[in-house]
Amino acid sequence: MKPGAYLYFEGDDVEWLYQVSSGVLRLTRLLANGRRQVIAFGYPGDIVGFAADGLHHTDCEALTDVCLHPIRRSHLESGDGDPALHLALLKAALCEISAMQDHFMMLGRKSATEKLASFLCVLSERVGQDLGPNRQINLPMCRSDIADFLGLTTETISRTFTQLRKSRIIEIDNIYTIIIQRPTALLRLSEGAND
Amino acid sequence: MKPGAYLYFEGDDVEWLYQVSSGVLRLTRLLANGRRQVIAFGYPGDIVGFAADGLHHTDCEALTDVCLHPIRRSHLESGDGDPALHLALLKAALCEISAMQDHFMMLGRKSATEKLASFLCVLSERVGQDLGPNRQINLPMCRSDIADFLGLTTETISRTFTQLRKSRIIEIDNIYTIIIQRPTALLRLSEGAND
DNA sequence: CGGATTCTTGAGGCTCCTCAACGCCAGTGG
DNA sequence: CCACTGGCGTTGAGGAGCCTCAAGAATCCG
Repeated sequence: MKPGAYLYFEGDDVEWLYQVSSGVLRLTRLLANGRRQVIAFGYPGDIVGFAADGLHHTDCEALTDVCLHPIRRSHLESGDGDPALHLALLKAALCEISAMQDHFMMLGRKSATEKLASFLCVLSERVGQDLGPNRQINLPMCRSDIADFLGLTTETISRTFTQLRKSRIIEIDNIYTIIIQRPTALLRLSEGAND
Repeated sequence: MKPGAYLYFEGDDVEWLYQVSSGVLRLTRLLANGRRQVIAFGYPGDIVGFAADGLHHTDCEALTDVCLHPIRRSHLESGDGDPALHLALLKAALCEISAMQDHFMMLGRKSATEKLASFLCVLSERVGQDLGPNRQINLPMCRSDIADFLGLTTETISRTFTQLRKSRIIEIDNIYTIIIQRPTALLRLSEGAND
């Protein structure tokens, strides 16, 4: 898939699940008045397309070139064909629930700085690369995607990035490439330290 | 189970899942600095205790007298014993994911009034009772539980209840019993109408 | 009835949003 | 090659919404 291509839309029938092999997906949901929530980003290893009633409840768009491994929906619903795959899908669904519970905490009870710091910490953990003594993250999503993921505005995201940069916790190489200079400080911020 | 009793704590091993037969459970998660997020309320029919890694990630407390139907964890992980039960558990997990996605929208992108209106609409739908021309909801949880569910403070919940009462959309029979006088207005508020 | 707890209400402040202007960059066409 | 354009990111000023702190009212319970 190419950047900007949609894998499915809200309301589509679920025929397949997809495991991301490479690239990044974005799952979004829209409210009537145009407000948007980014539900999740799909990174390599993630499985997207879970739905209880046979209909997708999010839109799914590729943010980068994406390679996918399609999985027939029936493998989720019964282990007849491939018990190991069935179990793996189940585990993935349960992991999804855990991850979403973390996200609740983030959306409901964290400040803008804590949210962005948490976001960067999670990304650093999952897809960060070592860069000398520091750690580098590539952000395939734009500022408004981050904003809609964290329940903030693009302006607040931008201001918070600037603030982290000015306190020498991160460096912004270009808008899509963040270098974490003080990982411990970032982690402390994400947990609610305000100094 | 009696009100105030805990079914399990965060960090406990998952040995059983539980389907709620009657009563209401509250699932909460704590942040280091004492902030709390109510992840979900468990109403009759709901299944609680899903966890990917064999450990509970929330505390679970009874808000009322609760009757539970325990389900061995192995039934979730394999359909060997009872395929129908296995499938039902899977469906429940997928429903959980859908419900959590709705909740994201709520936490991230709705105002206090919209949050409370949405909350009341969902409860009215699920467990409301007809009362003459109106509809009545019983709230087994206290104001701070609602606040921590919606990502607000108890004061804001209280003020928003008062505001809904003054605009004759709801009536507060006692603090645990809400009568919805204008369900359509409530629904419109929950969707972002501001008049 | 007294004490504790929860809920409500008010005043003031802070965080984040809104609105607006500007800079940067890539793409386009003259 | 450069002016023009549109999209995205940044920055600033001002304001709205919700939080914090505090006190009083209602409710619960022994």
